[in-house]
Amino acid sequence: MQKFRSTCPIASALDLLGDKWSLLIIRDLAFMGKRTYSEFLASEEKISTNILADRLGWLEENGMVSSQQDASNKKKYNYHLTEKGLDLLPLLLEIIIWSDKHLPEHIAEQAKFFALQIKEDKAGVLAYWRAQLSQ
Amino acid sequence: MQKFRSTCPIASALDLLGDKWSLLIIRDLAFMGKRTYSEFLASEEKISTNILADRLGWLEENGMVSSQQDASNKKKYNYHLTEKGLDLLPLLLEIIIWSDKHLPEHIAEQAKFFALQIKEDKAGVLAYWRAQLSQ
DNA sequence: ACAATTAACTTGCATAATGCAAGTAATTTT
DNA sequence: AAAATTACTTGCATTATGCAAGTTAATTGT
Repeated sequence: MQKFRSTCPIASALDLLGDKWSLLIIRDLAFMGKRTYSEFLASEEKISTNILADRLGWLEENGMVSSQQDASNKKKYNYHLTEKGLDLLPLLLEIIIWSDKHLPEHIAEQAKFFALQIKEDKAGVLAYWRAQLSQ
Repeated sequence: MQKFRSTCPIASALDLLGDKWSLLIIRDLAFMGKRTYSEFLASEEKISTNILADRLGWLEENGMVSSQQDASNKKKYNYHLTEKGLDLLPLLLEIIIWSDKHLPEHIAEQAKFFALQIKEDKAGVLAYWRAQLSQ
């Protein structure tokens, strides 16, 4: 029933984001330009429809994501990262650096290129994506 | 059956660490000076014994943690972060910064102080803990 | 205008992950 | 030698996730 297990910042972040899907939705919003339910659904990891609906609701309830009805198509909802969601970018970049270093045989070439850019200029990459995603 | 859902670095890291407990064990090893099963068990989040045994095995199998029998007490096993585990420190620091900023009413005072230090000198904090934990 | 399609879900049920309480086995301490 | 410690395992309950099908409202195609 309680949302948080403790007052530890790491445990608390995990209570909000520590499942197999939430950060992938954040990734899709951050780096893949995805905005809608059906776009998230089409990601290669193949999230199920009920879990996606549940996670979008959870992320919105907890202020990491916001949604608004599409202006030109009333049945579409566009999701965006809030400031709280955008502030997960540094964390995502660190994950990419870690996976690039420790799972090199496994990850995609494209990801390695991204990791290289991050290692060369983390602040620059961060600024670029923040600008991209703001507004 | 498959370990990884995709070749995405974020999805892959989540496949290894994306549960409610693994990163807390890493935290205990990194910042709390904990080394043994019963010390992890005593953490305030109250992990169950079977889950703890399972996660320690998983983290060791996947090279993030190593264990060795205690020299002076044969029934004790001391766990340590490997290089792969140590390289999660930057990620942990980013999580702390995020929680400090976005869950301020929830996290402990002590964590806020730690977050402040990280914000003032991230590289320094990182270097300090790496030195602390190496060897 | 009407039928087909799209978009965003919900529902019901199966499987897998987690949680809880108790038990075990090998030391180590008293 | 008995009691306590340490690191687990086992069995079962609960919760989370996964899968397939169905629903509702809006939109597009003819």
